[in-house]
Amino acid sequence: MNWDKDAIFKALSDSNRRLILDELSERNELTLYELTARLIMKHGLSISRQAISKHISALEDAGLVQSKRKGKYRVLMFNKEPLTDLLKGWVE
Amino acid sequence: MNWDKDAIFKALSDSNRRLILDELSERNELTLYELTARLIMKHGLSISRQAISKHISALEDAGLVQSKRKGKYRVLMFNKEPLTDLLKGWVE
DNA sequence: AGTATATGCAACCAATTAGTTGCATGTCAA
DNA sequence: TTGACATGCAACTAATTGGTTGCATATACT
Repeated sequence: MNWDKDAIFKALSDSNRRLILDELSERNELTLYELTARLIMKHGLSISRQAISKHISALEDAGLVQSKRKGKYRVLMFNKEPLTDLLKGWVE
Repeated sequence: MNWDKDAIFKALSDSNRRLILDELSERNELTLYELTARLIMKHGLSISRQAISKHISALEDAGLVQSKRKGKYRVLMFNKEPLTDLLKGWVE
């Protein structure tokens, strides 16, 4: 796979998106609603579902989040692949 | 040192800043003018010295660039330290 | 069928940001 | 000390972006 470094770094540049990755990394396969609930409850974020949905789009464009449809739900999964070799050239 | 992840990721989210890191990584201790020249000549960038100066500020805030005064010059150096453990928690 | 739930999409807004231009400061060298 | 060179700083602009609100679509359940 040929990852788009720019999309990856841009996706990682927002703290809310990094928080989303933290959540998905710890507890894989969340729906948008579950994720929203966790971000608001657990992390005290005040943000709408739609805003989080846009963050997910950015993360998907970067390949950092993948999703599959499960009936009425869409479960989100963290994909660490784009992160390997991301810093190559600067650190070993 | 306690690095500011947000500053680091934000600094890395711009392709011109990443290019600056590439240049400084390959050829350490450049002045602002030398760096500007290389970015324009070697990489075909069309950007002003002042714009690059602002990028340097962002990189310095993130700890990724350090500088020391040498008379009338200010030489820039790449500092990879903030990059270690940057992706910790997501990849090993 | 009809309602509730989960998500998708688009227009809009305020704040941030990458860039510019113009001018000021500081240091070396003749 | 005067001129040339390297950098610093501030105001302004256009584009991007994180967020919102409102409405549309899709699937499940009774």
